[in-house]
Amino acid sequence: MTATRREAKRQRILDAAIVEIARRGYYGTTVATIAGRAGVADGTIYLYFKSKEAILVSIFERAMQRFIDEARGIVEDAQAGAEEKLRRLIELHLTLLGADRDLAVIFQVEFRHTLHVLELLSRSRLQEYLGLIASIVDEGKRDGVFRATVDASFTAKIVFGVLDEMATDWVLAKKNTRMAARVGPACDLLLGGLRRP
Amino acid sequence: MTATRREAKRQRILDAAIVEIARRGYYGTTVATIAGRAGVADGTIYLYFKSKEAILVSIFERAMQRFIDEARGIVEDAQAGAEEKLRRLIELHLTLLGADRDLAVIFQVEFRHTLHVLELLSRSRLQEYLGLIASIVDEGKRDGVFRATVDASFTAKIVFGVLDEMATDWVLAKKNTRMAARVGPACDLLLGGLRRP
Amino acid sequence: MTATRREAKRQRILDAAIVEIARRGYYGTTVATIAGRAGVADGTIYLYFKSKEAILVSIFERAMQRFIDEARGIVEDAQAGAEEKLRRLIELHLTLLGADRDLAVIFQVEFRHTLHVLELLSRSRLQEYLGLIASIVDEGKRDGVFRATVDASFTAKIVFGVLDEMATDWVLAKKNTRMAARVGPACDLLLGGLRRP
Amino acid sequence: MTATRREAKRQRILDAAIVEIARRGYYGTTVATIAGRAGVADGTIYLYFKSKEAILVSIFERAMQRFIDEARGIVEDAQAGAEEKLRRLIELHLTLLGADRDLAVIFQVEFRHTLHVLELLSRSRLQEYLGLIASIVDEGKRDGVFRATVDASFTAKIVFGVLDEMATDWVLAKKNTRMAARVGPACDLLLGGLRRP
DNA sequence: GATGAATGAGGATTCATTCAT
DNA sequence: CATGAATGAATCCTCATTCAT
Repeated sequence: MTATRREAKRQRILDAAIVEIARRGYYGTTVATIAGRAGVADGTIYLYFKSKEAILVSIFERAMQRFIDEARGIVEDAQAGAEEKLRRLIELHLTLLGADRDLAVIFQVEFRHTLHVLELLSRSRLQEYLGLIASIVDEGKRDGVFRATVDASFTAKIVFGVLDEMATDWVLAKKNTRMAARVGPACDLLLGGLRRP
Repeated sequence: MTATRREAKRQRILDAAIVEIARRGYYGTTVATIAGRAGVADGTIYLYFKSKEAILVSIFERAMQRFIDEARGIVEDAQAGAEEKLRRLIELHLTLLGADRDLAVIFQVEFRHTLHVLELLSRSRLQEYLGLIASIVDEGKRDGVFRATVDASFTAKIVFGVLDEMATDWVLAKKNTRMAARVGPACDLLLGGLRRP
Repeated sequence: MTATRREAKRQRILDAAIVEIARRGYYGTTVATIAGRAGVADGTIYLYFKSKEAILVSIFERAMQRFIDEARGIVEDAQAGAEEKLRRLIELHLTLLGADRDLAVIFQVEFRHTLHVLELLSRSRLQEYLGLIASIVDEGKRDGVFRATVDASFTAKIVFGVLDEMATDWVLAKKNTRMAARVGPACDLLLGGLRRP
Repeated sequence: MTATRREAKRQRILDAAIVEIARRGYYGTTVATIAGRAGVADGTIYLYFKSKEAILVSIFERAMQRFIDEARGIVEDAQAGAEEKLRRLIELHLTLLGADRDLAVIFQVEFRHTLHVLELLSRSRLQEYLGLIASIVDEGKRDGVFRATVDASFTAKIVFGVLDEMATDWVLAKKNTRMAARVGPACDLLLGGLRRP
């Protein structure tokens, strides 16, 4: 079996897992259910993942990689200023999550399951993401766009907190709103608090 | 058994559950463990709660009631202005959570477990809490303290999001920081975004 | 539940396990099968034994205790001489095993399963049993009944080996012979090799 | 593929199986592990053996053939007397087993696993081996070297039992003793019991 | 012949819940 | 009211075996 085909099947399992876990919760989802949706036998799952938990981790890793790659592109854009970058990052965050509700559910709900998961897995990659946000804030301070008194690292968490809550709110909302609609207000509030008076 | 004694035992079970669930997670905690810590027999739990899940709900209800009662006191204070009220509410939120780490863990981590719990239980009482925050924002708009363009309901979610993320961050931090120390920066940022220029 | 009733149920589970394991082998026997024969639910097994392996250990312990208690009675009999004691011990060994074919099967076949089991469990109690045999040989040497050149510990193993092989042979024989019939020949051979010329 | 090369691969699989099964037990050894050590694919195993159990049987057959061939050589030696032959057979038995600890472990421990294996497979070839021992005893009786009262078939089992127990004891001993050292004492005891007074 | 990916049946164990005492 | 022994459904994972390549 070629590496490509193998990878394709791995992705199929991950995709199936996202759907199932989003709908039934991590503990409510059985490995058999994931296998069923992926169209493979139960045992096959274990040829691609060490354990049920490893699937959850892989979902996180794969998605987080996408976030970080895109965010890095924004941060490193020499053309844009700090405010523009932050605005684009907010848009990125909400757009990526808004594009896949199942994935968003897992991010906003299932990854919060256990301190264990949050500490060991989420937070490591998360730090990287937060670091990228912080670097934008730092750039803004340097360029005199943002207030010099704000703490970059702390602010990054605030920004993330707002985005996170908005995403959670969207995920839990029954109404089928578009997450993108929240980009503008979110930017206004956050930039309002950061901008130099 | 008097209603008082009965209620006391109920509270003892809830207290035991908070400790256990905070430390081992909801799914990692067995009913037997809770019973053990509460000093009652396994079966006794079911004389006070319909199911294991009902315990989680009750923990939420009890704590939420305290939040709402206190928040209402702040909102209804005729003396204070909107900015002062918001500042005090932020302080309340972070102080109450910071006073009981186990409870904070459950709020920030365990309640996120399932969409089911979040939808059916958390959000109902949560709406009430968010409504109180929104009423402060409305008051601020009316009094010309806050920008007229902000949406009260949306802003309430933003405020909550920031507080929520700060609490989660505190819960997950290894360092034994005091949550109260975060009140000031949080107020600055949020009020900075709301205040009329 | 009284300690007596609890102990009775424990014994019932052990008895059921002996029958099942003797007939289907340790690995061929499921915990559910044992529970079924014992007339309890699957989960009940685990209120009495830590694991499936613990059942096997308990079977061994219970039986071995009986062997050792009886053997000790023989060894400590002040009336009998060494030859008489050895003869009685041989009879004891073959009679006890011959009385319960299922138990004999487990002793002769199932306990040999794994080095692990043999090393950790069997051999500790077994040493005690072998020690009792050796003490008879020692007594015989002291009294001038047995040859002074034999090594007591080594001889004990030889005696045990012969008894063990006879038991295995009986267990595996299709014909329904009586094990007791083998006592005489076994004694003749073993005592013949030990007796002072 | 020539018959020779095919046979060589078959032997390689058997050798790998002996090592693995001796170290991890029959049930603790997976077919994949055996294949890995033999340097073949999992599926290849099934081109050479019908099943996992068939491998165990083949190990037994191959080793037993060696025992029987050598034993036959001893029995048919016209030069030696019965006592000498028995002495040499004891030496053969202990030496062959002592030369390959892994094989010895399998013989003394793993073959005892199941009545099934013992009954259907072991005992058939074993009868042949026991028959050779018995023929030596018979010869001894005929020549007046051994007591006329001993039963040849029964005695063969006794002899085998002693050798078997010695081998098991050696296998389970932690100390790295040489099995050959046990030949002398074993002969003394067994011949002592057989010899005509 | 050889491969090794895929299969799927099977089983030990846990634990929320019940109910006889 | 309280107990805690008993229940039995539910699930993750293993691994002997097969078969398309």
